[in-house]
Amino acid sequence: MLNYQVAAPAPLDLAFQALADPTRRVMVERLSQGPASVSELARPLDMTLSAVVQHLAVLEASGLVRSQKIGRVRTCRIEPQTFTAAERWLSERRASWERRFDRLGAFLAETEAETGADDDPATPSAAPGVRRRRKKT
Amino acid sequence: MLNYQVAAPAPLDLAFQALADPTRRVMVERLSQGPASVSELARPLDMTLSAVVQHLAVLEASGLVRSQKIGRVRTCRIEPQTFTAAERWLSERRASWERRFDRLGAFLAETEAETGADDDPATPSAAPGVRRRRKKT
DNA sequence: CTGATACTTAAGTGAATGCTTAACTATCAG
DNA sequence: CTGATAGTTAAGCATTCACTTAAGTATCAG
Repeated sequence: MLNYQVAAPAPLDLAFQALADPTRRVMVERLSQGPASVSELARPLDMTLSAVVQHLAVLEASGLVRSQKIGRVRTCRIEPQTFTAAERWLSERRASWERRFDRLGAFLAETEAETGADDDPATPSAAPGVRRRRKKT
Repeated sequence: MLNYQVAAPAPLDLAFQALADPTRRVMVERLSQGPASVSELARPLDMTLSAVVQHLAVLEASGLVRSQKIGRVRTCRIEPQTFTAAERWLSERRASWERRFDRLGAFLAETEAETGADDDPATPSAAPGVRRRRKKT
């Protein structure tokens, strides 16, 4: 069970990072309505073509967008898979706390009927503090 | 219909930016299982408490996490709303291209029956190139 | 009061970002 | 061939980021 975390950029890092920029989200919004060329993506944006190309590079590196060049025109389109990965991460977290709320709800409903308190399922375990230092000796 | 885009950081910028960091995602994963103190969040992380507090500040600024201090312990918990906003943005984009695929599917099914070709609904409109320069004269 | 615990805050640093300008390389139209 | 179009690539630069160390400030236990 190796995780990235050290030195290698996890796919989700790149995806969320790419989506964090408003310019790039505008580009993704445009592409979600259908493929577009680079200059088409650039049209509504208040910056040089060069900057747009750099944003595109970020989107491609993240896997959210794919492109191919035909003649002198590069056509870009959305790559659904990476997109879905980001969506899934979010919904999994939500599932996690919603499960917890359900349990809490059940607990409250139970103690409402017969007042015999147990252990609060939403309370953190509160452990002693041990500090770490980074690898650097 | 004013949008952020200029000078002010849109809520989604902050949310996606916050989620782009693996350390912060670990923190969010922990919190999605229930509230936790700062040192509890720091325990599995290979960095100083100080750094964790700074990550927490980013998460709070993004609205993904909320915290309150009782005595000397700060308890952190997930704030579902902002989370949902990010999820919604993603699913709306997906809805957009899925609608397009449906139309394409319908179009193909139609031309399969009676071969009378029209205009490809997935093809970009290809307009002339006009370059902008940033505000700076 | 005294010492640990649980953060807080400030300053500094190297690397990553989001641009710009400038100079270039392929198409494609005539 | 010639000029416009579409994109590419390389510097350079101001900011922001993700840390670190260092020096606090409130609790709380004894």
